[in-house]
Amino acid sequence: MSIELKIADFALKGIQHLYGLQADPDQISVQKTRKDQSGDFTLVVFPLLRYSRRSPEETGHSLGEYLISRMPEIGKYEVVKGFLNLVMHDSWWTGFFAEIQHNENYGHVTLTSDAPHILVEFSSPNTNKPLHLGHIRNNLLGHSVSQILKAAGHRVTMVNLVNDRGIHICKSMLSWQKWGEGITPEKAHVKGDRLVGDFYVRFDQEYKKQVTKLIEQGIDEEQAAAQAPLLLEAQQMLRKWEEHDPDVLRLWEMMNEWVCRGFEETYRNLGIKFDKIYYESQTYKLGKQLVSDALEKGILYQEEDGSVWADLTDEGLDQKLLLRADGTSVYMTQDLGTAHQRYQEYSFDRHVYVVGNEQNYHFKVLGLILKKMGFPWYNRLYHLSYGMVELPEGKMKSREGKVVDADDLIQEMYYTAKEISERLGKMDTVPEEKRQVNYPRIAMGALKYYILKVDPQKTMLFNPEESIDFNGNTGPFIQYTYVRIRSVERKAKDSGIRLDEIDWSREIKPGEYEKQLIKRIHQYPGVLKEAARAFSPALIANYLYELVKEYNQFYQFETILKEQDKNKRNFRLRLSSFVARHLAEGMNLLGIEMPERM
RNA sequence: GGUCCCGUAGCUCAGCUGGAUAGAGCAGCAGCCUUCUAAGCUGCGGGUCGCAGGUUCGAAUCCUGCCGGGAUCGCCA
Repeated sequence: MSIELKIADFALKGIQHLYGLQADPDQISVQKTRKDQSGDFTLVVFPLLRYSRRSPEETGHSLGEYLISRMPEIGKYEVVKGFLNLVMHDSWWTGFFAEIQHNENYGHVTLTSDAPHILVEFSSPNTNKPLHLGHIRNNLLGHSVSQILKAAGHRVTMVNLVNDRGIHICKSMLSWQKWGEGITPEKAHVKGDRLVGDFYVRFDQEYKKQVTKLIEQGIDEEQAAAQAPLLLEAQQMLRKWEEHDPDVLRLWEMMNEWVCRGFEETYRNLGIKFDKIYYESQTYKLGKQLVSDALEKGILYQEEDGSVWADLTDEGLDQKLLLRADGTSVYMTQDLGTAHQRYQEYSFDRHVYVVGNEQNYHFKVLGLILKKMGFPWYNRLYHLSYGMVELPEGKMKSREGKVVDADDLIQEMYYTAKEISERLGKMDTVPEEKRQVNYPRIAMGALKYYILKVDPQKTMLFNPEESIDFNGNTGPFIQYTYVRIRSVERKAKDSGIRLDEIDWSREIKPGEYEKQLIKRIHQYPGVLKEAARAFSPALIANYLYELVKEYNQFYQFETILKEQDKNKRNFRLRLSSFVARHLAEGMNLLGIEMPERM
């Protein structure tokens, strides 16, 4: 039982004892004491006045006396207005630290055989253009949330659904056929996804020219857009693809291969892996059977033209198309199908979809239709809806080239990290190959932290003019703290200090900064739990930042290795080592690796 | 127009299921390296928490209505 719960429990007993009343547990609020007040935990007494029928001060004192007499952990108490501040004995804090100091994965819940199984789908790119900053946010979120869920004791399967078919890829294919002159990524020395993306852009340009021409000829805009020869050709190509035309299939396979190899490189740079990759070309027909079954049962209805619809008016929504008149499926049909398939496959307890908030409506409808179809697991689907990444001039638009390309950004971060490192010169004595390990870690640390520290739900702004910071509330700041501790550890080892020399039986009086650190660390299990519940890496990022700030103060004002009292010195060293390991584990949940020097 | 999300310092963001005098970073100014890595630390200035009501002992937080911004309501994905 956590100490907070224990205090709450005794507070309830105290009310019973003092006032003879059974208090509502919801009225008991135990929280961390504010920084500007002395104390460790605070019991808010205002809600308890209804039981005591005394003044806040009197009630606080009575409860304080009660608690201190029953809980040996508590050293003293103080009543300020309606707040009962409890101060724990120093030995309680050091005892807590002594207990956890050797935990390999402090705060992380070990996996049990009956742990809930969570499927996390993320990334899900289209194979017609390279990844951009928006995809980076998606990938980082998906990966980080998966790690957080694992740390919180869940079984996690990370899946990707690559959208490798459809009109968009046909546009790139057609464009390459017309203007590519047989170029390949190898010949062009360009990443495959970039090359295909360029042809996609080319298609759009040529298509727009045709549309403009048609409009000039007096055709109205809508018709022109629908009748431009290029579009008709692309549609023709899609039909051929669906009819398994060998030439089209060959071209399709080749270009998809280019793109996927390009993606793999980007994923590698981002440190992202999947347990399973699905391809839409293999899943796009799923769901039709579900729809026809539901139609037979009268859950869905059919229009005269043969199209099939779900009526969601009883849920306050509209009608939703599930099968076109020609019997082909739409996105929703596929998603119904894949959800069903995955449930058959995994019997997941939860299925998280990391998808932008522009698809809120889609996922709402997806759940409702599954509910309508009678699948009891419909409420196990969860749409982790994240906000868009915007540029100063607004939303990114890939067709207009107003995007921040993922590979470019990664490159740029690398050069910045390298440049700063070289300027500071602290790695001058480090061999080249080790530096080449550290630069990307710092670069990616900056980028990943920058994105993950903001609440997923919120739209975030990225200004390419102001490059991502390496100072302040940043990834490198946290890495730097880690690196400093590692350096102290090396020095300790060099001077023969052994870490097992702490005598815990002797009273260790933690200083202000040490105690603050232990208090912060004590909060971690709760932070992790909340991060897993809310699917929010930002909570982990903020926690780590607070911890690091406090560690740096400690580092600044206290000396570790030069401390004369050996017990104290070793305690500080142990605390530092623990913080370093804890930081590395915490950053790992954000997908960030630690450099050993920087 | 309907539905959903957002609005906190010049800028970028924290602020958990309501709790004490709303916090960081960046930018600006002023200090700190003969001492464990200065990518650090300390201090200063900067706020009608979009506006107005309501609930409450107590509201940035919950409710309602406005204002501003975004998303969505396609036989696109």
